[in-house]
Amino acid sequence: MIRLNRTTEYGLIALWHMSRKKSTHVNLLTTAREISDHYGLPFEITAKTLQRLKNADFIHSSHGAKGGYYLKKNLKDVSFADFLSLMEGGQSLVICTFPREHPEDGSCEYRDRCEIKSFMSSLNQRMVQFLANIRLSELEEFYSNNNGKDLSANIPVSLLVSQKEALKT
Amino acid sequence: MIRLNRTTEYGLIALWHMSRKKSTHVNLLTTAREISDHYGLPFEITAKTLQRLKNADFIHSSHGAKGGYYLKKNLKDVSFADFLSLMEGGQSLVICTFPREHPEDGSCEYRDRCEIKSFMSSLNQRMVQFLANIRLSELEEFYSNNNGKDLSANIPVSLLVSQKEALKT
DNA sequence: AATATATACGATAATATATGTCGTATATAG
DNA sequence: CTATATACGACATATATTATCGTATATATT
Repeated sequence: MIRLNRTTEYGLIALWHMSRKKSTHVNLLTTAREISDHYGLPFEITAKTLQRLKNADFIHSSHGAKGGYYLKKNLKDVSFADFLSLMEGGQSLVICTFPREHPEDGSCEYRDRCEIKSFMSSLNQRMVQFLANIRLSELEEFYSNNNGKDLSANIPVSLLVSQKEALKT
Repeated sequence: MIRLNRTTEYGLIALWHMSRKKSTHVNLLTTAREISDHYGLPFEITAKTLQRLKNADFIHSSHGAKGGYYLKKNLKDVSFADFLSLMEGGQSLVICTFPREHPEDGSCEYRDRCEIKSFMSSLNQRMVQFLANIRLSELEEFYSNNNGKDLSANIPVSLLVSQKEALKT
């Protein structure tokens, strides 16, 4: 079954969280602990997911006490294909449609005699296009799902620091 | 990464094989051994894949010596979504988009606090639509890939039986 | 300086899924 | 009666995902 990895879901939840927070014009920093607590996600994986998003320049990080993350990229500029490539690797329905990761021609043991390569290539191309046409900014259309919950509810007062202040360091 | 199962690939290859054979108007029966030999696929899995296609009424089977399979359904009537549902189960990017397999509301442990459910639901719906718009008859557009290879090359003469004859039983 | 908090990240363990194999039963042609 | 082929459950292996652990580094506060 075509199913996303959990880390991909965690990443989307984290982006949703930070994006919504940004939209409130209360530009607070978000910590890994805040997200894992708020949504009940495993802390370690949430932290690593955020580090991954940071390395891809989706978010900005600041170290130490009162450190944390905030959304850096405009989600309008990120396609779901981009995001998936970051979280799970590039889209490739079958081994032979991903030459970059498998430069050797013989990566698929059936390649020589396979006769559906062209079909698969065409199909894969269209799927990538489909995913590339979806912007992560679509997440913003679903802010209403929050049902009025206050995202800052379980944030300790000590963390109420603006991005401007965080940027000083 | 969004990747198809091997059994799905085997199934596509098998359908391609039988469809192309049918198109030559030499309505031969195809055995599991013929396909596994011709494409170098593992016999047992190929056989099970064909049994699965048979149970879903995609192909017809006849038992015993000179037995085998032939394509029954018109591939124009089968969407890639249908085929995937058969081979890998229905499309569901995340747990909560597949209520039929998970009727209990709490199947996803994060469901209660998750706030991207609507986004995921929308995304999943569009993906299913995308897959439903693809017909398996597209395989036929790629018959030329065969590069002139003769599909009956490695079929023993004893198997040169027409469908009509196979239907007698 | 010492402490608490937070990111960074490699290594490894636990779990789940996918893939492949084996054994046996049944059907049919010759 | 034998060879061939489908049918299918049970099991073994391999791979990938998911989670955890340990340690290092950075920074604000006291």
